[in-house]
Amino acid sequence: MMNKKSPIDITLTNRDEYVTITQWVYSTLRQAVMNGQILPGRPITIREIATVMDISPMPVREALRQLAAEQALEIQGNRRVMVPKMSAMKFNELCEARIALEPHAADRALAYIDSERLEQLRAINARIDDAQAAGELDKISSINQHFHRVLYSANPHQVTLPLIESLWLQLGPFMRLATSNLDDYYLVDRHDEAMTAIENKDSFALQLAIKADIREGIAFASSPEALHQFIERSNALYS
Amino acid sequence: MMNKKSPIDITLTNRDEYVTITQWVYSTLRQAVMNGQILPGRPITIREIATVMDISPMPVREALRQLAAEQALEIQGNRRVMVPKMSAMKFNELCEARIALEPHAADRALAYIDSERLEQLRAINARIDDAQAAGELDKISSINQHFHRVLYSANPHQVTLPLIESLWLQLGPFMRLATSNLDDYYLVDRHDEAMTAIENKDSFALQLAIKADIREGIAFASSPEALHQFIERSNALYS
DNA sequence: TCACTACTATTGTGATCACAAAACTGTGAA
DNA sequence: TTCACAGTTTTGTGATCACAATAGTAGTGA
Repeated sequence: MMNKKSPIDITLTNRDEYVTITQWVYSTLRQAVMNGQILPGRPITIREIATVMDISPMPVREALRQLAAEQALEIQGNRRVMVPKMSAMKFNELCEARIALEPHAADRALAYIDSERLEQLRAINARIDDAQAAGELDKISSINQHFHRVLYSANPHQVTLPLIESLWLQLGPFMRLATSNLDDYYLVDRHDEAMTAIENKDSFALQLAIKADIREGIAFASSPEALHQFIERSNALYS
Repeated sequence: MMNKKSPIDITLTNRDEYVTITQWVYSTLRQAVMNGQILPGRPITIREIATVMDISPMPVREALRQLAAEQALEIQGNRRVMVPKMSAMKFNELCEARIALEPHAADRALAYIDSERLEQLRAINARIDDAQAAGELDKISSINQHFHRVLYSANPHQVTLPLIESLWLQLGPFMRLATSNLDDYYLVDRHDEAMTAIENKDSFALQLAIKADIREGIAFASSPEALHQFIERSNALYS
């Protein structure tokens, strides 16, 4: 368990040329949040990020504000920024929102899926099977997420994907922390069902598959007791 | 019709004490976007806003980035910021997303509605009737929006409201521009049905009422030809 | 008239500085 | 130990400046 003085631990990637520093900070922090590298409740200061990344505070300010607008970070009354803590009810709301939005997004994307994207989805599906065979639990969820993203983004008139990404950003850190030391956790793969539904252009079956995939992905927190235990553990990491 | 040189026309409200300038800029610009005061396609420059509001460019930068993160503004490759233009397909996607999300939000809020909030909703409902009787078309939609907001925000564990607000921000400017010179446009009031559904704690009836309210609120664009005409008119305002 | 090219002005990005508010630290008293 | 309080440090906010990239403009050629 980390205490209050442990320095921030974000993986610094090389900044691509022709990418503004603000965008670089944004993607770096976003990834750190999704991976649960920044513990919920830990204060995130502008100057600390700026020092770690060896830049001026300016781009950090803009990146933090953008992440806060996407609900990935929370600005408190103190004007302190942190990863929001999870509660049982909020977790429930987030999951139900996913179930309300994602089947709809899949439905709206279905008509736009061409053979090329179908092939892309098949490849991602294969990578999930590989990761599952190799037991790389941490990779599965990110590839799984990629599958959903590629599916929804088939629709060129995107309005739902940003909303869904916001939900992922709020669920991601908790899921990562909750399942980090969970040995027997593995994702039941509903993507084969989704693939056949896509091939048959069967909207109803696709929505069912997506819904099942979401529900089973959060099955580790199926009982209220288990959920509370995970939340306790997650929130106790930073105290 | 305004041309490219017409100055920006945003209503400046007095800044409340204990509110940061950034927040002031944010709410001012947000309101200007919702009211259609900033035409889609018109470039919004940081320095222009800063000059108009008599502040430094710094708070403007942060407010613009926040609004862009909420899809209210669009940052192009040129790094130019503008209100995004509407297309027929995008309008369709936005409406369908509303229909997917808002009944769900109403459902999740229903259990939390106490007598106090019920009274509050009744009062808002009465104001809508008043505005309709007085023929104040522009006020109706904003009060209508307030009705929905108060309803959904009964749920204390909010995750859907920010998403819905984002959809409103994208639809708002177009709706305002499209219906601005539309005499025979008036909102069919489905709020009485919603109120009785709430009183009876009838989730299904409430969701139906919300869905009907949304669909009828966009009925002015029911036919593809009418929708195209409104889009043409809206996008032609700034050329 | 039209296309291409310098030249100028404007704009976004990022760094640095100033300042007030908040958080932190250590000391002293109950 | 626990609480309160003054002094110090840290932090967010906002302004100003520097610079490269973009947009806009006038000029030159066909």
